Amino acid sequence: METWLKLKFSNFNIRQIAESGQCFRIYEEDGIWRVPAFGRLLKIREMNDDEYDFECTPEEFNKIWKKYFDLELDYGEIVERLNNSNDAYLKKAANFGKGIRILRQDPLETIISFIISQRNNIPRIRNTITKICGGKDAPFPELSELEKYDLDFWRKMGLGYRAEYVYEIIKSISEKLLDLETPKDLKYLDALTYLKQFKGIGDKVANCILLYGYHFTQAFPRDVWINRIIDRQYNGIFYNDHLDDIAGIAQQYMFFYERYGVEKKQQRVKIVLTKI
DNA sequence: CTGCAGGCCCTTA
DNA sequence: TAAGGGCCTGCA
Repeated sequence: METWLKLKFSNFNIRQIAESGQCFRIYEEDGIWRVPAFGRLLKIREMNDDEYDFECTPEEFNKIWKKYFDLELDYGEIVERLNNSNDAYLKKAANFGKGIRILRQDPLETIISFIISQRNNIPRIRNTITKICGGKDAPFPELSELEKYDLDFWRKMGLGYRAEYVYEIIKSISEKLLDLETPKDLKYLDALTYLKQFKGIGDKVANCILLYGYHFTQAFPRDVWINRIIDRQYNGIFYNDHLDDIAGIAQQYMFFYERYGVEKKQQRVKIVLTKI
């Protein structure tokens, strides 16, 4: 009873989206992409350029996935805007990652996931989150589940020192001390301040939460990758103010280009040498 | 065995 | 406001 909905997009590349570091659960198996989100498991088959089959009904697509993949926003225009800027690096990055979209993820899942991500590596983050969900395709637990877990549970999930952060923040959410709806009503900077009140959410994690969980596209998370780009390409100084509401999207292009673009060569050499 | 990975907190000055 | 040490854990 598989129903594949044939779709054609512009500026949509599921691999780029999956590898752009904004989510930890999308994966590919036997040529099929699996997207566990909002309690469902979407399967996606890549056909030709920009052509994809989604295993869902048109109703489900319109109701859930159109929004999740941010398909209402014209990313072609954003790439174009960056192409018209004076920033040579950003131009290259945007053209390289032009299939990326900023997912509109569930705030709760985003908060927990990005607390876990701090001082951590991607394979381990993915494994940890899979373990918390109880399987690669299993939905991320609801708050009603999460609040049952004690500190020891989070330690056993392998969170290390992040266990207390997660445990305390879930408690704060349960007690409505941290209201998941509040950031939606605030301006970007106020939402940032709001989230940073909570132990375990610093500047980088708060920006990730705002960008991926609340779609504040002006949020510009600075992680080690972005800082490395700023050091090498911008002499250590990069203001994102002029990018305004596309700063977060630009950041995504930069991150993806740094990880998978041509600049990667130097690092590859290093890895090879280490192995010899 | 050390070093380190998509930071944060806390303490100092 | 900035700088520096410590931190869980798994893996090279």
